[in-house]
Amino acid sequence: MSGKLPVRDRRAERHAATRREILDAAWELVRTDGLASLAMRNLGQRVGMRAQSLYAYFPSKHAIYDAMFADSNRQLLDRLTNLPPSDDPIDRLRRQARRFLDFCIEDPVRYQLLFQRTIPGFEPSAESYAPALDVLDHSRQALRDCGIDESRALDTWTALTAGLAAQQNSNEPGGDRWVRLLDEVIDMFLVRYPPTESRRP
Amino acid sequence: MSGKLPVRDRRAERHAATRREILDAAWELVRTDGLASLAMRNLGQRVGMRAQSLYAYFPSKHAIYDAMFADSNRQLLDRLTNLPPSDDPIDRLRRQARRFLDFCIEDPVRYQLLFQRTIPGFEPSAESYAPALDVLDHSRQALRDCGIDESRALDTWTALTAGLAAQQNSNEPGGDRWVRLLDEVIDMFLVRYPPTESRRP
DNA sequence: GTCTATATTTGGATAGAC
DNA sequence: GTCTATCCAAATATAGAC
Repeated sequence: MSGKLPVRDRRAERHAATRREILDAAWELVRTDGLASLAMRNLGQRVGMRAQSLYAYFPSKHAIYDAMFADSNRQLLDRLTNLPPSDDPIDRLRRQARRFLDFCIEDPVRYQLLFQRTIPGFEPSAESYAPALDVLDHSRQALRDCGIDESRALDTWTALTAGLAAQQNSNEPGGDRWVRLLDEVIDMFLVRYPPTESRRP
Repeated sequence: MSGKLPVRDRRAERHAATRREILDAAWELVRTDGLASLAMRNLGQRVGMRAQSLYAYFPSKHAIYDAMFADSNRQLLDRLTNLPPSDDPIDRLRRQARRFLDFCIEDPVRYQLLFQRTIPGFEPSAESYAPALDVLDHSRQALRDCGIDESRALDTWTALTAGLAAQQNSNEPGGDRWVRLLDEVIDMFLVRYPPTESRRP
């Protein structure tokens, strides 16, 4: 029988910490070189290892992309979950959209990884993708809280926010020419899909 | 003095034809392998040449991307220019948007090349990019013909169409879940930016 | 867990013969 | 204009010593 006394597994902790360190370094690299240019060599160099040693932490480069994808999704979900509470569902809807948009434009590379499937062989694993569905549910719920239930409304809603993010990132990264249209666009949306009084507080 | 008699330069024609052939093959390749996976070797194979021989037609791989980029822009511009005439400017606006959207979704790889700057070292040359500005002018003019002049209106307009295209391509390529929202979205837009009677026929 | 060594593949590009 | 022959560089990944 193997002794199971130690509560903390220092070994595992160390391993996890190094994994984290590698991922952070990967983020730095892709932000300067571009998402597709991530190379094991450079990554190893950045954390003070040989490229080969990285395989003790990730079985492949795609696994690194996958972990980064999961990172991003978790961050976004956190951002949407920790909204300051508000009694006004429309206010919540607006804030949520604002947060989403800020998230999209504050790191174009992360945006590319999450929303533009552009890396040759990479597809996120089911586990890494799961939070994305929660994110969508957040929007669905926020709309529902405003009494907006149509499925067309949800699709339109995502298209509006996605469109502002896409235009901002591809035409004026770092700027706010499209971002600042958000409130106006939401007004437009709310005229077409008028909220009802069916709030649920 | 060099004789200049022959009106047609058969040599140049042949060269241009082969260039065209190479570009067509490149399109086929990227549609199956992905935009970033275009390789000179495969491309040569596809047209029955060694990779090295391609350099007689294009000075680099980026030059091929650039020509493909120019291709796409010209196609789009053609599509928008050859709209059936209509006396109703709003009708024209709608048709134009429809064409644009169809163009975006009928070939996701072309969409990626044109609108998502995603290939590591590639930036289109000024010449290849020029038609893109004409495309934007088309939208500007179509809106103006409806009496819609605000610059915010133009930015919102491009965000709406871009958003529908982005969602359609990334969430349901080949489908029409977002595309079919177009008319409704345009209605929404026209409520916020009401056309005036200042048509110019 | 990290290293050296190496396998393997791939890919862009040039030189020079024909 | 196309080929052969190469070069060079970069990249992913594995094996096995320490």
